[in-house]
Amino acid sequence: MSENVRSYTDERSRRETTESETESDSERERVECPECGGKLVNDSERGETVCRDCGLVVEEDEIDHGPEWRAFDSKEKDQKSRVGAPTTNMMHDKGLSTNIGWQDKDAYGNQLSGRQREKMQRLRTWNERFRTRDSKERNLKQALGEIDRMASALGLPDNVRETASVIYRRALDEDLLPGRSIEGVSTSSLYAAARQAGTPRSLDEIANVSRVEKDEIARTYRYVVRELKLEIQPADPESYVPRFASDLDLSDESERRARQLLQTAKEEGVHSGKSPVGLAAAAVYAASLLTNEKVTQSEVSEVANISEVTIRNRYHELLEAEEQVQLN
DNA sequence: ATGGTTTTTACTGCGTC
DNA sequence: GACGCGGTAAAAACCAT
Repeated sequence: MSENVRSYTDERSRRETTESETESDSERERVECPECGGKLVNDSERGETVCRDCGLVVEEDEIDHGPEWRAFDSKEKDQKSRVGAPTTNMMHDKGLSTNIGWQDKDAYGNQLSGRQREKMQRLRTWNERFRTRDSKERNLKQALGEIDRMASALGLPDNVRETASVIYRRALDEDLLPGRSIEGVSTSSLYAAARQAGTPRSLDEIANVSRVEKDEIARTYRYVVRELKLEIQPADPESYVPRFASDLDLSDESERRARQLLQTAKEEGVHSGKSPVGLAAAAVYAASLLTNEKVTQSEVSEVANISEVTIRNRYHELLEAEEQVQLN
């Protein structure tokens, strides 16, 4: 097994453990700065743990500590919930709402008069109406919480969350939910929103913070896009560049070169059919060569989640395209 | 389902520090 | 000898049909 692959999987499992840790709410007990031994301060607003003395950022991109009411399964729910009657998950509203019996009998078991029967029927109808409206509200609430959680885990700005919520609402209104999970649809909404906003996240990144499998996200995403007739162009490779560049601590100059490479590639039409992420990664790598700020292929492949081979193939093409343009 | 294309995986060889 | 890089064949994933 190659070195690259091993560190790849290490990275993966590391991420998973931190996530589950946060979910089970167990706080990391790290109080001393590894650099200077100073005291660590948790800046939850920016999602960082910072050393007060030397300013070292120990941990970034923490998953935000969402509202307390979020619970993923019944076990967790029992632990977190503090109030209310015992509930059942069998009903959409956990059996907490009022139900009006169907037997047309009063509390003593006597038949109701015709007039009373009619009245009860009307009440049943209305009660049902409010109840389903209620269930949509709940549904929405949960979905929005989910969207918020994932968005902050991915460092996506507010406007993306807004868009995601709008998409989700539409999906809900058009009855796209039945047969699909709330998580799946909210994840897809977020994915779509991120792409629409020009700050795309790859399917893998999304899948990492979501509770549903990649396949399902992709499937649901396609479905939602089709049904809502969302118009989403393939992601622009350039939109990945800033993130990769900053992850690798590259200069603005390199970032500019990377952009430029991608643009000439676009003009030359080299890019069609290739994965945008791969292109972006290759451009960043090539740019780092051109500006002598060398980063290794494996470093780029790490932050971009793209294989080194792909980076190699793409960056040759990019440089070739660049040369062609130079000659003309 | 199928076939064509792209990406990944796994492995090998070469040069350099 | 480990590391970065290049290349290749075969498998896997992806996409349109």
